Amino acid sequence: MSSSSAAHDVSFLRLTSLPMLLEREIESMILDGRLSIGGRINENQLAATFGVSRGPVREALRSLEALGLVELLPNRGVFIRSLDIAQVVEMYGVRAALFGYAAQLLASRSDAGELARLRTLLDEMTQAAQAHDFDRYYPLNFAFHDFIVEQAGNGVLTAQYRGLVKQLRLYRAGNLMTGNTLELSNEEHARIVAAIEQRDPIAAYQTSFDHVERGKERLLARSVSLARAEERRA
Amino acid sequence: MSSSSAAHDVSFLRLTSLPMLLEREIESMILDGRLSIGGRINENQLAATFGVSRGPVREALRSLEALGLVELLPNRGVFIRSLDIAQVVEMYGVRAALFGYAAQLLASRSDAGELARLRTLLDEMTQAAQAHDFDRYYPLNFAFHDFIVEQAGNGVLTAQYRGLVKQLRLYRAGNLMTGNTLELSNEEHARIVAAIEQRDPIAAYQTSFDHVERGKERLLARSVSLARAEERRA
DNA sequence: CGAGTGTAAAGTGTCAACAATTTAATGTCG
DNA sequence: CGACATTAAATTGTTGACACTTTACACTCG
Repeated sequence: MSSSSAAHDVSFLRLTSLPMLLEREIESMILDGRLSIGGRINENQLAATFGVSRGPVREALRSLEALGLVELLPNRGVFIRSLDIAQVVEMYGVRAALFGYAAQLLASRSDAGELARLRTLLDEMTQAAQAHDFDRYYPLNFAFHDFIVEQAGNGVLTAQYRGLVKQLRLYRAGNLMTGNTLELSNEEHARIVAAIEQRDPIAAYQTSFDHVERGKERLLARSVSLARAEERRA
Repeated sequence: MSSSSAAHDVSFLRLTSLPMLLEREIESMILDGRLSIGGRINENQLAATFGVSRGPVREALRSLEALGLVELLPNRGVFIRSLDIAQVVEMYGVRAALFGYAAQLLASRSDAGELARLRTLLDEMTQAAQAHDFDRYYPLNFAFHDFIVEQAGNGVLTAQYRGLVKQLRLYRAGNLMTGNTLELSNEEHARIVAAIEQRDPIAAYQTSFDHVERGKERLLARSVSLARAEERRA
């Protein structure tokens, strides 16, 4: 035990509760697609599934509303939030600002270990990109961004960023990268890492901000072509 | 009227609910100081005050937790969140990034009317600052920042920024500006307005980011001297 | 007198029932 | 046959009661 000063450590009091548990579970049901986007949630049914009453379920849903994952319409019910492209674009903008800030912070505080880890992630992504192995690239890409945010050392920033990324998962359609997009995207990663290694906060901000903004552009382009296809079909 | 396609407009269905109402009311009780920071909220008592049962109150409190205004400890109760200086510093950092982004956006999209409004606000602040009239300066200062964020035209950004500002009100101690701080702060405002007028997004970002960061520094300095005074007294 | 133990009160957690509203279904009339 | 009113079913909104946990208090013993 870590001794004296923490005289009455009560951290093992119950740390979770039924509504918190339900919140997590319903969240993963949404993000996994077990509850379909835009669809309605039936409180009775959901409560029955978990073998609890509606009270705790309703509390969990209130939390999820504030997190931006569901929408509550009075007397109408709870709906899994669905994002239109305009909202997604706005989110990408804010995400760009937050991610840029993270890189900026990291550029002025990263130690050798963190830099090495960044390099490793980048190298692995380069390999995956050259092999056009999207399934390998995707989790590395996620880890890369999350690592930068996490190591920036600002808990509020981390929470906001992750909340935004979580909400963005409500937009199915665009998360795919096609063909040489992998390599393009990874070149941007290289520029970010270089800026952080050189301890250049301004360059780190700029390259990181631009990286997310370009992601937004790629998404938009894809969205437009999808909409065109939609029209043609009609 | 925009006619046909909006055939069954149901927007006049009930737009609010008891929990939402309670959420707003409890929120203002917190921000007004009618519920003291760090203190505990008694569900029974609160429900009795509003003449409702505990269910809706609990739902409202769940929302407020997600908004970062209260903390829920299982089996212990709900506490008005109290921020330590470290958290406030982190929040200021994120706020700087968001505000900087807002100014950056506004610099590339503002019209003549918005620029005129900014000028007006700046002039009024300058007058108030010269007169050392803090009571007049404060709301103008708030309006200035909020105007820039609002007119940036990104709803997600606006929501995030306002949420952060709301949370920062939980930190009582530092919101005061003393003496010539008013004039210093307003010179920074002038630089922001200039950058936006010149449609220079990069300068707008930089001046705005720095402005909030300087606010953070001023707050920190004040906090340190307060802590010193505290020590001396002990 | 102080530390520790046991008990009562207060408060939170959960539930099931009831009220109010919305939605779906049915039937009626032009 | 289609639009409209009416009724029934399903679903959300709210409540009061009860179970469980924590906290406060009195008591005992060293």
